[in-house]
Amino acid sequence: MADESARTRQGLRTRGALLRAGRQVLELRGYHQTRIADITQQASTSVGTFYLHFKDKDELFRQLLIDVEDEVYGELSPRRTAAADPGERIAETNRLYLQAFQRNAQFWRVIEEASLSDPEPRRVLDERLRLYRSRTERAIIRWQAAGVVDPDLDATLAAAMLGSMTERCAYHWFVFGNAPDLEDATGHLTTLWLDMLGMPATAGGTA
Amino acid sequence: MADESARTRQGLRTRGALLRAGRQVLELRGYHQTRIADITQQASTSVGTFYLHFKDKDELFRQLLIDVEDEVYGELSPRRTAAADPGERIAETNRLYLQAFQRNAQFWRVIEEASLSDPEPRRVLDERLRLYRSRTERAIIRWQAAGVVDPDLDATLAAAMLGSMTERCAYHWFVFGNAPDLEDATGHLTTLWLDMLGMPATAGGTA
Amino acid sequence: MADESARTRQGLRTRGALLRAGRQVLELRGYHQTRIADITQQASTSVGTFYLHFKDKDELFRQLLIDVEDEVYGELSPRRTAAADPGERIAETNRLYLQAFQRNAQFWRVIEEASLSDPEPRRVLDERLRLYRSRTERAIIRWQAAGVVDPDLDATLAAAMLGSMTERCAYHWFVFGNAPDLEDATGHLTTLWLDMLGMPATAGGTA
Amino acid sequence: MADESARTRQGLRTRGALLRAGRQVLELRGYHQTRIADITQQASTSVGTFYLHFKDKDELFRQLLIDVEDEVYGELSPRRTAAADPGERIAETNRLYLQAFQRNAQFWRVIEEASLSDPEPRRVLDERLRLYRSRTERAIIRWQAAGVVDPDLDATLAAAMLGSMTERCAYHWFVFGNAPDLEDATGHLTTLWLDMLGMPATAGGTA
DNA sequence: CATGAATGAGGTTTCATTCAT
DNA sequence: AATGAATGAAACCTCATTCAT
Repeated sequence: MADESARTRQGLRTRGALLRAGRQVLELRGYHQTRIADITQQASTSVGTFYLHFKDKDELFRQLLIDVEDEVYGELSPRRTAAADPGERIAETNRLYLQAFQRNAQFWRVIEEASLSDPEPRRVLDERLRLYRSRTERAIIRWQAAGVVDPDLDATLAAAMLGSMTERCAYHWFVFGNAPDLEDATGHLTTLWLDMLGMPATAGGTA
Repeated sequence: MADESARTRQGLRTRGALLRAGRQVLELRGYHQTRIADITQQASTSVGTFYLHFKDKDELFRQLLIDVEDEVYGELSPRRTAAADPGERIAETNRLYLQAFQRNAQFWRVIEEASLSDPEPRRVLDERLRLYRSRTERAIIRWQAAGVVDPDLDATLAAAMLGSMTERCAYHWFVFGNAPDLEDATGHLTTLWLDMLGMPATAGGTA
Repeated sequence: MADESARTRQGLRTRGALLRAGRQVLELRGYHQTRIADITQQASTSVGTFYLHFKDKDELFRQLLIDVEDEVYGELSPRRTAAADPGERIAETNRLYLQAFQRNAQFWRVIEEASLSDPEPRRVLDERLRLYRSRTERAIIRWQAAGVVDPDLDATLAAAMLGSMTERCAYHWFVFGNAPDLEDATGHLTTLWLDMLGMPATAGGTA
Repeated sequence: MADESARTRQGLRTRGALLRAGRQVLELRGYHQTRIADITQQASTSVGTFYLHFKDKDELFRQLLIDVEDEVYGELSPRRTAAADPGERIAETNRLYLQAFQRNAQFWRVIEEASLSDPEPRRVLDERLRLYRSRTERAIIRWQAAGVVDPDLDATLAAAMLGSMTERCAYHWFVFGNAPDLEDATGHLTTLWLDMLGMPATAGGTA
């Protein structure tokens, strides 16, 4: 079943309800602790209905994965707007990243759990990591060309390190609580970026 | 039940076999996918025997947690040997950390998984993190006093960042493969530490 | 419900499609393995439509049963045409029987299956068997009166045996494969009939 | 599971109980109508226990198949005892066959049903048929050599026909009721065999 | 202490049937 | 008439835990 079901308006609505309910319950109970019945109960449908739309829990999860992926990528991409000043650029990027992360924090947790026994979510995480790092790397190179950053710095390595740091901080802050205010968090992170890149903290760096 | 069972020689041997088997299977299949029967089969005992020694899977897991904890702390502590030169100290510390991490990498993965639904392993991870960071912090302060590191650097923040970075790199390298050679890894990390701390790379920094 | 539904042109067409699809699927998957959805999918309609025309799978099956019954009876009945020579009569009858059987072989299989849990199809099979046997019996008696067959032969018994033999051979040949050419099959069977009835094989016995 | 389970006395007893219960229930309700729970209830065990001994219904069924196979083959085989007179031999063989068939009649029914969707039981039936026929064929050839049977008779064909006939009669008599007394049945069959083989009915032919 | 058969609650999945559109 | 989404009862199967040997 579940081939490419839901051809009706009503069908799509139910499918949507299941996805939303699925995300809620998964975030609440974790991947393995979530039962199909939990999801359908949350979505106010019957168990059978679930199988009308998804082959199993995994299929629903992967759909959620795709959706979140799209959202986060979409979020980070269109940022031509930003200021010319590197410090402001960095602060802006970090703020966007932290915002997107915060919005999906509980779900990252589920992804991490699922990726321990399934290579697919792992792939999604890696993909995202790589994209983010290469973007950082290109920015560093640009700044080196512009003379704002020490040309001797290994851009690839620095990007990897900054990425790890940012990611881990976000994970600790938002997944396991103890999150500072979003602006404070952005401020901390940005300071560190600037330090590592050997840039003086400009006025715009922190909010 | 099994609180402090296994007082005979044979009893202890069986208990040990179960712990060893438990770790192997947990690393192989993950926390939730591991069945009691998997463990006893690997240990070449019967299911019933398991319950003579542990109340349930969780109790065995916590025992493993304690063992690993002890090992890692023990590993990182006795470092009176180390050289006076900060660069060498940092390189040495990173090497020890990576070694300990590498030896337990697959099990960290299990701990991460379990900590998603159980606060206990979370606590262990946090404890370890805190210890490690405070040690780093104190070292930085020492170096600032010695004039080797810029006194304006926020030692607490820097320690947190260096810790996040180190931890995340180790996680990526050793849990999900793509690990470089241990010496290379140590070299990379150390370079970054030195950069961030504003210290010139000494001869001893990289192997 | 669907007692005598489908009075419109379109309704009848759909009903026909369902019957045809039902037979195909039943022959392919067997009685118990066939789901309503299989039938409607094959008929290119929706599940709901099925219930407009039939109360359940059983009702559709019985309708098919009646149709096949009619066809087979109709086939075997109008045989006034046949030759006077008993050998030729027997060969002709066997040929017609095998033809009718072959055309419906896969469906017999379904009937056999269904009759294991439902007395109705059983009745149909028995009815048909009885008809066929009594016809054979009357023929034998006629031939005994005509002096072509040994009068000491128990006509009832012989008819039963010839019937069993013929039926079982047809079943093996056509239901489970290994079918010889229709003419060969007719030849074999006829030879045996003639042997058992103590009649010399005439020229017309086999095609 | 179910690998080669039941290593204990008790385990074997339970397994036996399940097999016996399985046969009873299968004969009563047919293959597809039988639920695992029906079997365990009849065996007075819990559902879980079933899976300790068999992977699924099919595995239990196949084991029953093997057992019945062995019994029937074993039954028909050791028949050196028999009389020299062909008529008596035939009567004796038919009696043994009918007895074995009668004892397993209800289960044949199940086999027939299962073989409609599974090639394995089909194979068993075919195997048995082939064995039985080749034995008949060899006997006919022996009798032809001894001058008791017309040498012009096609032994292979005759064996097939006699087999079909015997099998179908047994099926009708014992599976669908209407069975005559065992001795009468043997008598009928034997008469027909003797007729077909052109042998005069000896005194010992019918009881 | 060790064993492994037995248990049954708890989860998954299927599918005949209904019903609003 | 036709549609196909929704329903939930009923079957399947697993596995932590107990217990007689």
